[in-house]
Amino acid sequence: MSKKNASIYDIAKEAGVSTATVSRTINTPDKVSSETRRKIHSIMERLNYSPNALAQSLVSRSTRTIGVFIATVNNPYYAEMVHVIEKHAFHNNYSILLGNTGNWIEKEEKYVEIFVKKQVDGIIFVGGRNVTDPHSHHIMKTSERIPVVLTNHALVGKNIYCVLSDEAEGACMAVQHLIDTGRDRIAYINGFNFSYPSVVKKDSYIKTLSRNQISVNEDLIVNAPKDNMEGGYAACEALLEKGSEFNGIFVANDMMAVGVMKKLTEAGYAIPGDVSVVGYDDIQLCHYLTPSLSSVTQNISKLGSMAVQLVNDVLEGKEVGKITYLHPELKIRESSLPH
Amino acid sequence: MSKKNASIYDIAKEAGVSTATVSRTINTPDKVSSETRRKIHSIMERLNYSPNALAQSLVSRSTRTIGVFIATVNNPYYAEMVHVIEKHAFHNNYSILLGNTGNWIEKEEKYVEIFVKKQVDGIIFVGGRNVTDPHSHHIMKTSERIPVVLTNHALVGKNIYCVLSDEAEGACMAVQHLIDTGRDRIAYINGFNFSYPSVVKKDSYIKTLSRNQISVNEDLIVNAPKDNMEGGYAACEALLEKGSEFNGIFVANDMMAVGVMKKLTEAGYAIPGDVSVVGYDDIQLCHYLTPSLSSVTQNISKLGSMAVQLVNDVLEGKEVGKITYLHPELKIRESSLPH
DNA sequence: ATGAAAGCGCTAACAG
DNA sequence: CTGTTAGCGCTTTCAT
Repeated sequence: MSKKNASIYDIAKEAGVSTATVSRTINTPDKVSSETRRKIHSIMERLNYSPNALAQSLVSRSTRTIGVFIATVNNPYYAEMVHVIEKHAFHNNYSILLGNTGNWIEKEEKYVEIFVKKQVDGIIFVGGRNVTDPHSHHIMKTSERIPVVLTNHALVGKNIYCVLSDEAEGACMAVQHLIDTGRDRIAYINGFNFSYPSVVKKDSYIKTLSRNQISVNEDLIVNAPKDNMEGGYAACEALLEKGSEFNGIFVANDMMAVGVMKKLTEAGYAIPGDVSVVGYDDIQLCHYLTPSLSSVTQNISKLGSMAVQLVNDVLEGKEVGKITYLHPELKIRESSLPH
Repeated sequence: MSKKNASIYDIAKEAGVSTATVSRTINTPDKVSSETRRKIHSIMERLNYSPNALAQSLVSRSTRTIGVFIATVNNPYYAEMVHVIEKHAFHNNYSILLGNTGNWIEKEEKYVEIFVKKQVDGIIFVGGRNVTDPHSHHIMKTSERIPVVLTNHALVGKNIYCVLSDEAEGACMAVQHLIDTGRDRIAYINGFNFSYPSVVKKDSYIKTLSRNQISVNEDLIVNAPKDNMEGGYAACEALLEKGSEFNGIFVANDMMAVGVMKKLTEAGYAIPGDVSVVGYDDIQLCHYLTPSLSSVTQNISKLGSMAVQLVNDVLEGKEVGKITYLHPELKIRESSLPH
């Protein structure tokens, strides 16, 4: 469009030195006499010089950028993850290429290919994945080239690292809490039926009921059509239609829980008077809802920082654990107060 | 770490052709005999070849990546913008480098520099900016090299393009609606005092009151300390402490409105019985709150797609308008029903 | 249809 | 401290 940007060559010519010297004043300033250094700097300034990272990366074999994939930024939980990851990435001098997959595997595959072509130094997949696609071929293939980190999903592979919140433990805490506060007919509203965290939570929900000698009623388990407020609303509607009595609900994530509470309120149920509700993720909103929503928190901050740290450490050749579990915590609020 | 990735040179050697031919089968397949093409393809497959986009970009002078800056992904409004932008970018074969600035100008400046070094094809700044920094030196400087698009902020410059929702109109609609439904003491909870959208809304709020012969009470205008739920809560608290009576509140964004409603509820006010509330942005959550929150919607989808379209069009040399205004719309829900 | 060679912007031996 | 040179992986004339 306009005139070409100044290159290292232009600077060199203008300064009457070689390109090597210019390169040195950028990368190893002390190997250049302060005089020429000053001169070169002033010329750079004047020519509005900016090093071309493409060329640098081409030789250094490192782009200092990490590819990050999430299902959808619209979910505050994911948004917070992106936020934390971005923060730590920046702090460690990485940029992030963001890919929103919408849980659409074909898009993800294409995206991974693009990011690999663009030579990202590593890739982070945020959030649980579909368990029916256990081998995730494109992930395995990618991990042959660069480190891959998964968040809240367990996958084993040569260059694959996982950091996850123990959702079995979290679900157990939630359900046990409902039981301990006098609820004996507890429904479970599941997220996407085949996602790893959903499977784990459902399993834990069932086990916890059993451990407390409460029989599992299949009518009280419903899969939400979508992983958001709308889905929670619809799921709760379905639950009500089935007609089985319940006095507690454990919801696989907070956004769905918002929909659930909306539906319950519309249907005339008092929370927690008639039914007690516990969500999952502990997004900020929980605190501001009326009634405020009890939830299980996953230490997103740690999760995100570890994810970045992992790719960084691997790139630096450090030894790191393949899989790390973090302990969740239950936050009790108004929605699950004993009646 | 592991063995070097296959390059075009390896493929060429293996196939007994020149690198030029390999390059051609990638970019202009029809200029290569179908026989060699097939052979080369199979070798690529076998060697798990992936073109190095750095090298490609170095010669093509285009990276097909756009830098996107936002204040914080945590705000659902911004998250949705990112979502839309990402979607359109992907569709147009761009990737996005995401920078979360937290309204921290020094970070933004550093980030812009990094993205420019990384040769992004264009930059999109999402959301209103600080009006006290009117010339935004780094933006002007950047726009000398690549197209810059601003969303919800007006800035004039050679290679700068803006697309914004008419927030003056939106604020006017909100306030007029409150007046029309019988509210005559209307408070305004402002966002960050110096951000462009806040200034515009406040101005419009005042004008609309005047136009309706309602005097402006400075006690009813409060600047939130933060641009989120917490800030809205605190602002509402401050408002109540001032002691001036009010029966309607216009809040500069929905997240703050959530905090406002929480505080009002805690303080024993009925919504909309005692006080009517209208927010701004129309995030999805509005519908699911109890009571549901009236809000002004900005057609985020259009805003985001236009932003991407603008950088794309400019890069392709098309003529585009420097500034485009979109009309907002008022969504009336329970929180502002007439009493 | 294919190859040779120059060049994109920068770095890194090696030599002085 | 500085210059020369080769090379990172790919594209693109210009020949053939």
